[in-house]
Amino acid sequence: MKNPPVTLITIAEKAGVSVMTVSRALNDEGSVAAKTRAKVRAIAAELGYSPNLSAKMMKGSRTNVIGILVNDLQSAVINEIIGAVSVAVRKLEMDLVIYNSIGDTDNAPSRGLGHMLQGLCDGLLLILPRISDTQLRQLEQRGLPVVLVNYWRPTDLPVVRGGNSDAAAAATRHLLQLGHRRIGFITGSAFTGQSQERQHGYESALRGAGIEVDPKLIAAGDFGRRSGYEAASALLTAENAPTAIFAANDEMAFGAIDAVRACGLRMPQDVSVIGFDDIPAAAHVHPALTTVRQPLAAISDAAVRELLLRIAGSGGEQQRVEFPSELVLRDSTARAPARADAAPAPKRATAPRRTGAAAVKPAPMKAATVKPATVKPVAGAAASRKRPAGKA
Amino acid sequence: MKNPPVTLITIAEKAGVSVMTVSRALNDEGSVAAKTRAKVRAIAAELGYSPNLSAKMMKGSRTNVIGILVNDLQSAVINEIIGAVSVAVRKLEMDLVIYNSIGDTDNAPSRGLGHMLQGLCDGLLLILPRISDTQLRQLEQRGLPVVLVNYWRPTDLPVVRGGNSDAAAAATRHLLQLGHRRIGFITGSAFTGQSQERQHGYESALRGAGIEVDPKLIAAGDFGRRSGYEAASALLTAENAPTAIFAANDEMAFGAIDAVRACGLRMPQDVSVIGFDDIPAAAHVHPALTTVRQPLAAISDAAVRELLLRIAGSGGEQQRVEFPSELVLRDSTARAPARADAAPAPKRATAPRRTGAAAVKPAPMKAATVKPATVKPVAGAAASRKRPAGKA
DNA sequence: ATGAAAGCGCTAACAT
DNA sequence: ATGTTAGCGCTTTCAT
Repeated sequence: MKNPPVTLITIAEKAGVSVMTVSRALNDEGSVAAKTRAKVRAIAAELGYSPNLSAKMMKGSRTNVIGILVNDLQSAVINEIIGAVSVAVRKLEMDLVIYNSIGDTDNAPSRGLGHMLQGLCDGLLLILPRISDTQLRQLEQRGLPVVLVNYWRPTDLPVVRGGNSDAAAAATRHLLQLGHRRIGFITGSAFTGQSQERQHGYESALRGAGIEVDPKLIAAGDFGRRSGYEAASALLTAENAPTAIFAANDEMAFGAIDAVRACGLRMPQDVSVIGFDDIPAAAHVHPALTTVRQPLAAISDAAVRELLLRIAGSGGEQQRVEFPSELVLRDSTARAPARADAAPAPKRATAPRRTGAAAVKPAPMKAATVKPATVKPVAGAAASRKRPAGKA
Repeated sequence: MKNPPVTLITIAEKAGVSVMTVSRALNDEGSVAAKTRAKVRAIAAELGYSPNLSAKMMKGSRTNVIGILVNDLQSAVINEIIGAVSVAVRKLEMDLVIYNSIGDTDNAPSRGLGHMLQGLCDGLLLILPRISDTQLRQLEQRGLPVVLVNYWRPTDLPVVRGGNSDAAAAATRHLLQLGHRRIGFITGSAFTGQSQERQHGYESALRGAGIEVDPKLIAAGDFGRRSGYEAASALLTAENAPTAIFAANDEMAFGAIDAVRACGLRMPQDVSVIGFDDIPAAAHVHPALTTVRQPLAAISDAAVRELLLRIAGSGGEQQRVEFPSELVLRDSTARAPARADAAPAPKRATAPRRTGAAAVKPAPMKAATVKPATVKPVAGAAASRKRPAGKA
């Protein structure tokens, strides 16, 4: 069962040449007689040889492996980015290794980050890193080429990212144009700085429209669906509830939608909801989610390109690459109800519904795997709504 | 910027001891004076030392890294499994490296699989491997410990998996009990053998009920949402269309639901849909998807445990570990319409709808990112349906 | 309790 | 075109 591993030596002996010749033959380097090369390759194939990556790396030669470091493989955006990076890396005939460091913190210096750093790959892509400043500083000191993706906090490391603030402002303006005046915002966690940027866009759009930012309309979430549900529930059941909710990401927007329904409100007639990221589910949900899309493919391509530059040693001059995001209009946003803070007249001939402020108190969302035991009926919603989807 | 990497030597010099002492101090092995150990560790921490994994591996010592090989990081089930494995691995204080080998085929012997094999990790978990028999055989010959997860085709490698056939039969019987007689099945791709197993359960349940298997009711998909849409569209627009559709996984079930709606049919009143896997989205969709759940945590724990056994050298006797899956009843299945193959009378007072066979021909599903440009209204669906969710 | 030597599989640099 | 030497960072083995 456990054959002795096939090494260059094995092949060299069998082929009657030196190890070096085998190495050259297999790597297409130096000059090797065509015949020798063929022979060596044949034997290698026959023996099922595969090079020992570790040994390669020890020699400091390139391994053609790019590492990705993530903290959360369950996150839809992160997976989208990984997918896009996959494609970009594959184009370059390189390999991709993903390193999942959920929950890693400073107290584990020899684990987590450290491992990949020196050992495994030519360079490292940090996707939405929930990384401590200490760790970030360690990275900066090390030689391993690193590029951060969608990171917004201050750092000297190279960063490639999609637009946040401007697009969030555009999303907010979209709601304003629909007549919404009380617009709630659900923040995400603070690690990457993206939530702050998005919130900044939200606030500046409001100010631009002469509307004061009401702290009561800003609820804290953590980018998870459940937190979106809870934050939205709080917003919707408070006095003077918002008629629109802007969640800092799509997953929280989904949670917010759940909350809207749990409150007995209709989406989008009573409450508009808008997300951020445009994960695939956003288009598939009913009604489809209006959200902000980042050009993930472009971001990923650029990130890989930047990383390669650094691996090649040409310390790319450009330390910040940014791609604008765009608003994607779908069906979760609609005109604000006639009077935001009173029970509005139903705009279409549908069953009468409670709406606006002081909605039905929703039950706390069930844990982890939510099986909606008793689905709150959402009858007659979205009766005949149509809108051409597309860019803003 | 590019500091010389911190090695044992660096630390040894600074501490005024030999490299070996440093190694021992850092690894808690052999005997080292408490004072020396403390000193060495302090210096290591100060310098931000992290061990060079490659060098460790070259010495054949364990690295405490477990590798995962997947072919598709976009797949929701795979991500669920990865998540569960993450947890299991973390419990053991080990690290996890994910290797994405999308599209790897036999023609790339030195790439893909080969890389991880000898170099990077102590053992390898193959999740839903879309792997060729050749590659599988290569693995068997190599020494690297390997465990397959959710693989159903013949192999001598150890396998840990969740039940398919029995649970699929249970799902089918559920539909039969609801009065469905014409039940469509959408297959997945054949790589892992799971689709075949599920289909087998479907067929045996039908036969058990004295119903002949109609090949026209079996449509080919590839586990992707889009293929589910297309397969379901074909089924629903054919003569003598099914009143229920069982998709070999949840993502195809979602596609099937899209198709049901695109046909102007109601779900579940006109057509019941049932999936397999119970990915998180299944519970969040409206109406929530009836599906089959595999005990992913148990599977992952067992897989990691088996792998560790093999890494430790004690070639676990048990080559097959299997966990039963269970039916999860939600809201996408309902009693069959009164007469399956005629236009049924609407069961509730809703807008008149075409239903049953010869439904509206749906448009082909839009590519990749589906933005439903013109959402087919699905008014009044699921008017006041309630059912306690839970296990069968 | 500590150190010195050897070597893991590979490749860059220098022979031949 | 091919071979030889040396050494990457670490640990195992055998001293001390």
